[in-house]
Order: sequence, then C-alpha cells, then structure tokens
Amino acid sequence: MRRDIFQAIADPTRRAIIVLIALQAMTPNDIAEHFDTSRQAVSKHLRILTECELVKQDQQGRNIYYSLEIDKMKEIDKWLEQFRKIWETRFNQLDDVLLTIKNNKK
Amino acid sequence: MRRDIFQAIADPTRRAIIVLIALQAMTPNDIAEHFDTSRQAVSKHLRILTECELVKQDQQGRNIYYSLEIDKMKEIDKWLEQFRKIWETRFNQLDDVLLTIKNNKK
DNA sequence: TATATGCGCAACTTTTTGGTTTCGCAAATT
DNA sequence: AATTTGCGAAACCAAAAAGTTGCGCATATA
Repeated sequence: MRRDIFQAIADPTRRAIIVLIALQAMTPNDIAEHFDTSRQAVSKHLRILTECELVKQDQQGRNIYYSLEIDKMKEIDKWLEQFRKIWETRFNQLDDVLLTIKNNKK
Repeated sequence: MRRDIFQAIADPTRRAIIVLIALQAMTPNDIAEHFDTSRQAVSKHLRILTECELVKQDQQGRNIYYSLEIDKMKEIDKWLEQFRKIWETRFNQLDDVLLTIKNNKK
C-alpha cells in the first residue's frame, strides 16, 4: 500500500472532506451528510487520511471528531517548491527579455 | 475517467517523470531508461499526463520529445492557497499569543 | 528497397480502489 | 436492564488503474 499524501488527495471526495474539516472538527456522520455517500464510505476515507497522518481524532464519548492536520499539507507545498523555482525563473527570464527590449530602444 | 491533475500526481512514477522533464524535454525511451519500467508503461503515463495537459509534445522526426507544461502545476498551488491562508492565520494567532504574553510582563 | 528503430494504440491480466453489507463493541438513552 | 446510536473492522463486489504483450505505422539507416 502506497498511502502517501499525494494518493490521499487524488480522490475528489477525500479532497472535499479535507476542505470540510479544515476549519472545524466533525464526526463521520456529520461528514457523510455533506455528501452523497454512506458513513461507512466516509469512514474508509478517514482511515486512509489517518494512515497518512493528514487527520487527527478527538474522541468525545461515543462521538469521534476528525480534524485536519494542517501542517501535513505543507508537504505538498514543499514538493511544489521545486516547480515554483522554475516558474519564477521563467518569469525572471521574461523580465530579462523585456529589459533587453527596453534597453535596445535607448 | 477522472483524469485530473491530482490523480495525475498520485502515482510516484508519474511524479518522477514530471520532475525529470521539468527542466529538459525527453523521449519516452529516454524517460524509461531512468526507471525500472518498460517504454510502453512510460508511454501510458505520458498519455495520462497529456490528457490532463500537464505535458506537451514536440515531434522531431520519429522522436517525440515530452516536456512539462509548468503552468499547469500552478493549479495545485491554487488549491493549496486555501490551506495556506489557514496556516498563516494560525501563525498569526501564535504571534498574538506571544504578544499578549509579552504585554502581560510589562 | 530492405531492415531497424521509435512510437502510439488496443487487447489482455493483475492489482488497487471505492463502495456496500454485516458484524460487534461501547456509549447514550429509555 | 433493554434499546438505540455512533463507530471501526472485516468480507465482499464492481470498477478502475497499472503493467505487459503484440500489433501497425512512420521515419531513419543500410
């Protein structure tokens, strides 16, 4: 089983769950009500999200509140870093071109 | 078929291909040599990447050079935006806490 | 022109997923 | 104490994905 963060966000329902619990903790039943699926299906998604530590649990009596481990999202950001460098470089190159054109006009 | 960018980056081989062709265009054979898979398997990955417009082709004779459509990567960045807001807010809240502590000392 | 090479495409096989159903346990409610 | 409710876990199923094999076509090379 791969079960890394990229695999976790591949599924649209999982992405929706992530957004949903980003701001406030919710129980599996609460979450399921927001979608067109069963509690069990949500539960499975939550397990996957838990396995890659994207989500944390907080048990209160028989209710289990799930919330987003926001720091984990930074891993995606970190991976994007290398591309951000490239697109910023390209942008700078464009700057250079514009600068050259500008200078040539003088 | 889902075939969106999140599904595209879910596969580790595909992520490796993306990194590989980010800086220089390569043919399917070139790419396959970097991994422990066949050209056909790479070809399939490239097709998926092409379908979600993450990759562009440049035919030169019988060779087809693939390179990354770097702008498409910004879509992931865009999705992350909403979480970046949250983690920056949390950071600011932490700042507030520290500030409060500091002020109380006075 | 004959042969070799690079490629995409389609058919097929094997894993992996996402979902449902069913179960048992623990916490609430009656 | 009996019943209901919220939950995870396991067994099962259908659909999708990843990889392999075997084409056929076009472009090089001999």
